Amino acid sequence: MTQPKERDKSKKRAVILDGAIDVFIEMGYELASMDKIAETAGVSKRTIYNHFGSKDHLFQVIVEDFLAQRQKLKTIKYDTDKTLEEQLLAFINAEIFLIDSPKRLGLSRTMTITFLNDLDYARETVSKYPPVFIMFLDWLKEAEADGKIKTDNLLLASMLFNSLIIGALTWPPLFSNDINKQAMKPMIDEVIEVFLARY
Amino acid sequence: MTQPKERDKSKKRAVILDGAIDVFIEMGYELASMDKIAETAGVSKRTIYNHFGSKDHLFQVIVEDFLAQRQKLKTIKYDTDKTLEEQLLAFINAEIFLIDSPKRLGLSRTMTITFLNDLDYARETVSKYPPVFIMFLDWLKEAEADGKIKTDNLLLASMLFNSLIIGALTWPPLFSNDINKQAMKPMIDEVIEVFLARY
DNA sequence: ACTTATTTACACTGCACAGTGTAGTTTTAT
DNA sequence: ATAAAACTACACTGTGCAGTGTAAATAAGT
Repeated sequence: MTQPKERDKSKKRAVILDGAIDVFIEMGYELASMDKIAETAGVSKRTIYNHFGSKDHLFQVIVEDFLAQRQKLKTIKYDTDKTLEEQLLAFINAEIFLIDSPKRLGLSRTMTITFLNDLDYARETVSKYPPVFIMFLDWLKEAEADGKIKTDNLLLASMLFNSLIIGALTWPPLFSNDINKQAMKPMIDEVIEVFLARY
Repeated sequence: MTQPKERDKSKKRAVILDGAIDVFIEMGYELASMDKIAETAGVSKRTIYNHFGSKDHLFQVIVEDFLAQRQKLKTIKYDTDKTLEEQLLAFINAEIFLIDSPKRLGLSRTMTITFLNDLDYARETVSKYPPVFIMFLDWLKEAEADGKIKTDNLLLASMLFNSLIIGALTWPPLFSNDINKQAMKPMIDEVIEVFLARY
């Protein structure tokens, strides 16, 4: 009557996720077959289903793990001791995290595709995390209170900064599939300068 | 021995394209079945194949028609008689054309998805049209020669303006699926102001 | 060593869909 | 009116894939 019941499944789970990520990146969600994922992960297909139930759910877990990682980076408090440039760069880096390795870049692309394919799913998923521009908005308020920045409309300024990052830094690599961080430097600096020139 | 040979197929062709566009928008490329397209267009599936050969090619035709339309709007020459604001707005409007009706917005989204799914196809297709920022670059050169604008790096400034448009104006509606042009006005003005504040 | 949770191999179901072949019907230029 | 081009209806092929059932093999906790 002894109960060894609970065993550690986390190892297999991690192996499955690793393989799945590779396949999803390489083929996209639709074309990634569960057989292919099983083969890549070196695991039987049945085991994947035992762990994750469905292809949808497997992907969902990957996406949420990914978004949660980023979330940590985005918690930046206004700091009077640091230059504005430094702090703006920190926000930029939190977004660049999404694309600064081939794996993350690929995952971002695959994720973007599924989001565009199902806007309700996208909204639902993204809504689990604070909107991108909200954390920056808080920062901006304090910077303005500190007299370092001047805006007519905080919200607009906040959205605009975020747009600059997406348009200039996040978006292009999704298409070029290239992440030469060195080459991005001038554009990063320019984004900061543009923002400070206006506000 | 008279030859009536050539008949006018353009009417059916247009009907097919109309139906196909609706279905591609509603379901996305992958989920849009040829049977569904045939039903929506009110045409037999066989006729679609007789006209377009394959689903791929049908979609390709739609995409290229769409991009060609935009191309016309983007041909803007620098004009000393017009304000900078006016002319920048013209460039912005050429991009907003892609998203300022539910149909075009939906098509832009579907197109973006297929581009992200197949980067080589994307590059090939887009390369048939002059890159977005090139036309603006020409404009910028003349504006600078005219002493109205001052940049350190023309190319960077040109890319940045384009990034602003994409990040602030084109990109968000793809996800919100909303095109309230009224609500976009403040952001449009802000984009212009930001650009002029820097350069 | 023993027990049982976990994994595997594999065959199988059911479905959706791209594309084809064909015989007959409709349309249109002359 | 007529002949051929264009179209339709429809059955059919082949394929790829999500997900399941099961019996045997493997692994881990005690």
